[in-house]
Amino acid sequence: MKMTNLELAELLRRIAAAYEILGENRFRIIAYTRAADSIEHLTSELKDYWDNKRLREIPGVGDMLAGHIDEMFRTGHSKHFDSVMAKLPTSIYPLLLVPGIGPKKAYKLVTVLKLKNEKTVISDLEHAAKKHKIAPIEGFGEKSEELILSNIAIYRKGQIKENRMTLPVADGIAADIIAFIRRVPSVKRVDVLGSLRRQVATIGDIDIAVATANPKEVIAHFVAYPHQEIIEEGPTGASLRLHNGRQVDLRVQKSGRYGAMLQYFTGSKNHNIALRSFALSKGLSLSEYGIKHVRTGKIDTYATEEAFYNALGLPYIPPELREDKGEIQAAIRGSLPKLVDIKDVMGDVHLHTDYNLEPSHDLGMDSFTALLDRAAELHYEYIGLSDHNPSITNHSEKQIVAIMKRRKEYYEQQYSSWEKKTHKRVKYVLMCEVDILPDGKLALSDAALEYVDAVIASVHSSFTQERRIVTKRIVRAIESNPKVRILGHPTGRLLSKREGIDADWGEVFRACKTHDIALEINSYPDRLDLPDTLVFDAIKSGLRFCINTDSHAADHMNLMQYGVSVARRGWATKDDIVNTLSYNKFKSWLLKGA
DNA sequence: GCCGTTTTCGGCCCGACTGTTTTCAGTCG
Repeated sequence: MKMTNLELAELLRRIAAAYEILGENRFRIIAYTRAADSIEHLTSELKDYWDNKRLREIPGVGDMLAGHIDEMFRTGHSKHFDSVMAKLPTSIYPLLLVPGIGPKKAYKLVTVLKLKNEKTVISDLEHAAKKHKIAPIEGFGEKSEELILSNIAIYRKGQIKENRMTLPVADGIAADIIAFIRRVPSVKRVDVLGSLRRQVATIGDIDIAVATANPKEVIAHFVAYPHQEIIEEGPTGASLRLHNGRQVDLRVQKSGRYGAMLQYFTGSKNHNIALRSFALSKGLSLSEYGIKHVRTGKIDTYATEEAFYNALGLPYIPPELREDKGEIQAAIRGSLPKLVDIKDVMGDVHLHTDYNLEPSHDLGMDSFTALLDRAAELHYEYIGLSDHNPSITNHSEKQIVAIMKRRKEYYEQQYSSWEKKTHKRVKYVLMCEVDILPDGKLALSDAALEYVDAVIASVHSSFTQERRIVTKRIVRAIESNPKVRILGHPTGRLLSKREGIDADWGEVFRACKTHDIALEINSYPDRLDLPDTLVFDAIKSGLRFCINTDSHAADHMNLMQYGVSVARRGWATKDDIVNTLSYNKFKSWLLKGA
């Protein structure tokens, strides 16, 4: 039976909700919810786990759930799931998507108001609220009735689009506000919190923490920042909606308690849950205020996060790792990875210049020498020229070979005059970003590839191919010429615009490992590709990465930090990244196939 | 129903907010 991860996660959430209504053991409910989260965030298809009899390896899936899921795949049903679902009307489930309505309220509303139609239940509820049929229900009242109406409106808005920001957009907004906040003399520290601090690929709201002895003054100043609406203003913080529609939350704390607050609001939620669970085993209870000794009730406070983690007997855990992917266990064992840092990066080898080789895709905007100058500013040892291949539809094979030959000569000449003129020391490698055609062939012949040192092979078309086909396609491209050294933006995703390809990543990774191919971590903020979760998986497969900016202008070269963040979120160390190598070592790795 | 610094049994995160309630239940992050 075909069943996606999302579908099964949704089913498990429904079972959890049903259990809640039925008064099941609350830990069983938590277990189902946990399993749902875990399955939703898997980077491989559940079916692959099932095929390989590895369901039990999924965190949160034990013998019991693995049995039910197995039954689903074999027969299309699970007797157990069906029997639970049969006990309750299906019209409760859509209501759970409305903010403020959980399982208990949904059940009460559905039964008392006799809302039976799953398809229309939200409109039916809205109708009932307007007719004041909700206020009289036990446990509800006037306010609940109004709240339901406004929350249905919010739900409908949310349905239209989930509008998240890329990292530089969020960084820009945060930087401006932070500069504004710093004007208050009593401000001791300012940090971003939440997903922005953890450098998640897309950001919803912006959260900011301030340490100060004078919270009142800081909050009063903050709400004077240009805004559309003050959503909330209280003694410990405030929330604004900006003119661009973005929400910004401020949290204020005294310096002595700042560490616990920073830790708490950086999250992730799952990291905090796991951390509190660990703390409890030591008789300690964690909160945003500090660490409480359960036996005595005494609360210790912490000025820094380091001190907070150390008090639990753990080393500092970098924010990028706080996703409950085993970082606490690693911290306990003392085996946290020493994450790669932007300063480790020695070169950027996916750059497009304005040299017109009549390419298949867009040219860069700046010259080779402009990129060399920028590389020198960034203290790189080397760059890689990776223009798109010449268009294959507009040229003959002979023309393409001639173009590639001319290109090589052009860059050689440009480089030598730049070097003489500036005496700067940046080296370059001559590469090419070559399309992986729908059948897995490269868009450049072996003859044309004589004129490059190495190839970044990338998918730029046919993104919706079936998994088996697209997997074979990539493997074929990797094996087609030994000059292929890097797999460019492997999934092809564009954040909030296009899903990536649906490949069997395990198989792609095996092929990359066999041929010592590096996976690109593309730093361009709309891509961030390979995604961090796949970086994490690929490292386990023993792969290495090349962090590139895919710059089409010199300014884009400054986006390297975002690719480094992806690498860090995937637990990458310096040794996992090929472009942390010195020029000589990098080049000898790159030229292995030449 | 899951899972393990030691635990294969006995635990399982914490606090805020809201609205309905006279001490709490439900929901959320």
